[in-house]
Amino acid sequence: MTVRVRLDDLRWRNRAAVIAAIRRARQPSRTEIVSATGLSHSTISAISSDLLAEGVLSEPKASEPLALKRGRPQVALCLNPLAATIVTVDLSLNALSAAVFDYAGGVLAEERLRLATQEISAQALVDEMIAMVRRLLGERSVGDPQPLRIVVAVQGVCDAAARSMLWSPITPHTDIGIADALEAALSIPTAVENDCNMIAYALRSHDPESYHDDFIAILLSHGIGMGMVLKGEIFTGTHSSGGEFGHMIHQPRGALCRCGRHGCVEAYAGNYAIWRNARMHCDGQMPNKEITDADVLALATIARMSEGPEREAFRKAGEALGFTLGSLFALIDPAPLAFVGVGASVFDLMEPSLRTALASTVGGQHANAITLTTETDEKPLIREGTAKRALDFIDRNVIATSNLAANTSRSSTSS
Amino acid sequence: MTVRVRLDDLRWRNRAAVIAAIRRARQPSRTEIVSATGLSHSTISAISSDLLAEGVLSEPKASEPLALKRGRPQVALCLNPLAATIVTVDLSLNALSAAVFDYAGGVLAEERLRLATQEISAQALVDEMIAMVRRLLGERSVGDPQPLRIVVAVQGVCDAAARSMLWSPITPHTDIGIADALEAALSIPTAVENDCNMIAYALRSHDPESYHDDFIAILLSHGIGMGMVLKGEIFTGTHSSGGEFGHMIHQPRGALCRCGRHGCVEAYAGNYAIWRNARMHCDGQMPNKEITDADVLALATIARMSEGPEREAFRKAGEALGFTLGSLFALIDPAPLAFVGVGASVFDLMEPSLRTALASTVGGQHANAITLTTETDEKPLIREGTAKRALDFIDRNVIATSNLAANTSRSSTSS
DNA sequence: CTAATTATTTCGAACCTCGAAAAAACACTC
DNA sequence: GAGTGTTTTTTCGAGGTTCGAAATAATTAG
Repeated sequence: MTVRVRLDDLRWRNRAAVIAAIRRARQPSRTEIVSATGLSHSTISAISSDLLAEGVLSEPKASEPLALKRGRPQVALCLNPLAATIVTVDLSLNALSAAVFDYAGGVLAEERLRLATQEISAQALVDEMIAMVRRLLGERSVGDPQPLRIVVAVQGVCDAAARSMLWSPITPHTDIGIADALEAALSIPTAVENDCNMIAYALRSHDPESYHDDFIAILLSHGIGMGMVLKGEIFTGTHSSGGEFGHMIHQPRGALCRCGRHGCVEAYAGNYAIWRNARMHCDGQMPNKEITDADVLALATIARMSEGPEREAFRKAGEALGFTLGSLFALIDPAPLAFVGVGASVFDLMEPSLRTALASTVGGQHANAITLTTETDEKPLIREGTAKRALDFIDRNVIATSNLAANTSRSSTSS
Repeated sequence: MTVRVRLDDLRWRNRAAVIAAIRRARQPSRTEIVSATGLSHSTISAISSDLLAEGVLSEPKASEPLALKRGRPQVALCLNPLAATIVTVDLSLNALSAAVFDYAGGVLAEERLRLATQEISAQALVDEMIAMVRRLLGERSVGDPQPLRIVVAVQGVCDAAARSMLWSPITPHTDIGIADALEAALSIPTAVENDCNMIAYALRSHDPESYHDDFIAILLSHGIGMGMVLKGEIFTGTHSSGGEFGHMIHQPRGALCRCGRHGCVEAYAGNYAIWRNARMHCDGQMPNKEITDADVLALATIARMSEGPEREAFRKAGEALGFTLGSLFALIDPAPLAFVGVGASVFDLMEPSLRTALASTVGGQHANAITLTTETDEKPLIREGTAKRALDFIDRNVIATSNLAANTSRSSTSS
């Protein structure tokens, strides 16, 4: 339904548009903002002087490699790093990390920790996060701006409201109310997001040329995750963070998956599945040891040398991915793909069978035209995407909406 | 990106909100519109008096079964049927129909025709549509309002811009520029849409209780189509009308599909696939006769009587649907389902295996909670959904935006 | 030093929505 | 039947927003 618009909404939307334009262009002049937003000079002038007065923007002093043109030089604006801070947390299998970012997106502090996520209680998991954030914030000096938001990226499924981790392979516990716990302990608004969605977020701001309105990031690791951007928006399910590509069915009643069900793609293309196909004789049970990235790389080395069960295992993984991508593309049409994680570094072994399988589906009928890139290290992407997510949120919901009443009054003495 | 808002946008958005509220509530008073839209009394008063003056709205005369309350009685507003007309066209296998609707959604004229869509040329197909619309419009008297839009619902895949039918099982020809052809011949803005998306549109306006923001309509007929509403919006692909559920892969390298590929759901659950499984011994080739709805109903009668290949064929169809829905739900989370078409009348034969298969997937883990309804006749749904689509479009893009300058000027003599 | 050029701000006009108050249209009561 | 109470709808002025045009500011070119 078309939704009504109040006069107040108008200003904050345009403030948000200005902030978004500056965040994208980094150091635009007012004139550049005019053409980026489509607003008039007068409006940009009014809004930017408001934002400067509020301390949201600042004028970078140095840097004048501007082309020496005639006329009044453009004066650049930038986000004031001191306007706010945000905190990112990344929770994955046996690893916890967190970082503090300033408003301009610079890293102020960070910490990493190994953690036996499989063994400890849900409470301990949450406590570790809280403690890490406390340590990071404690380091900072007193005058520093208060963090306006925490975003926790987790390897798992979250609810649609971004408050709980509903299910994750990294812990036996379910429905952990991470956001509530962190908010209670730290008094900072918190959201919980799926890590692959954050990867997609990062890819877009990293490389807007390749990844704009429609693309897919697939994390090939122990399990298989997906972050998808459709029509410019992160795709989420109706009740959860959604996009559980790894548990689409490749083969009905097929191989045993980590989730306890049968035939999921992950049961063919996850780390453990590749190892299982290369080393075990049946795919009806799980390997009795944890398969690491190193194990997969070792298999890949062997597979690259000669034909054998290792090469066949990667071939099967590629095939499973190809058929399942075919199903996905039947729904959403083909889109650029980025493969991220350890699977990206062994992607050469999977690509031929993936492309063959994909090309045999309706969804893959233009498979050759699909851009396909790889990115081996997911951690920095998750961190950057999470920070971008938090910053975009406060841009819209905190910064753009605050101080709306603090405008300069004009005296109109009409004759 | 946050998009800028001009002052002009504000008015037309609120006009659109008012029109949408009236279209939903049918005969609301101004006060009811106030609470439906959240706008103030003053604004509703201003907008509705504009719309009345423009002839978009009118006051229904009769009907005063209003509860006799104290106070000034509410005066109802309604859409003026004479404000505009729209045309719907429905193109499906061997059948073409069209109808003219008034602005309030009433049917003014309609026509149906049997047509050998498989045999005739693309040009002939388009010409038949144009001729039918011409006949329908010719019948109407001279003073009647000019049609503002044609929406063509086709059984096939369209491009994202809703101008061409890219591919369809009803004709061997591809990429037929239906919208361009109709616009050239009739001078009426035209859009081409997938028929299942129109079914979804109709379900929502028919039964908003069951179908609101997230639901799926699946057409079980010769082929299998899907219309999906996610977060209140019809879901479309990135380049096409998308949602080709029927060509998701159920079984890699499986049964031959009408599309020439192997293992699509449709190759297990389409009319021809059910017949093939019941009557032929291999699923690697197509039946050499056209399988009609009547054939399927006949098979169902046999299947209901005793165990045998017929019952097994329906069981297989249900299973294919169940596993594939599991994959779909892994992506988008479970949502209410409506099965439409002939398959809905034989759904009892598929439901048990469908539910079993679905329950064995991650996506179907809450399968029992899923609402599941059937609707045997798709034709009226397509027609109504198409009309609603056309009306919603002109509400927003024609009616709400026109006459924005024609406001009453107020004289302000400030002392 | 002046003119040309480009960027930014200022100012008034035109609109839009809102809240409060007024006007309108009815039912109820005496 | 007139007055009163109640609810709906319109009117009116205030406040806020964007826009275009004009004014102002800050440079380079000559």
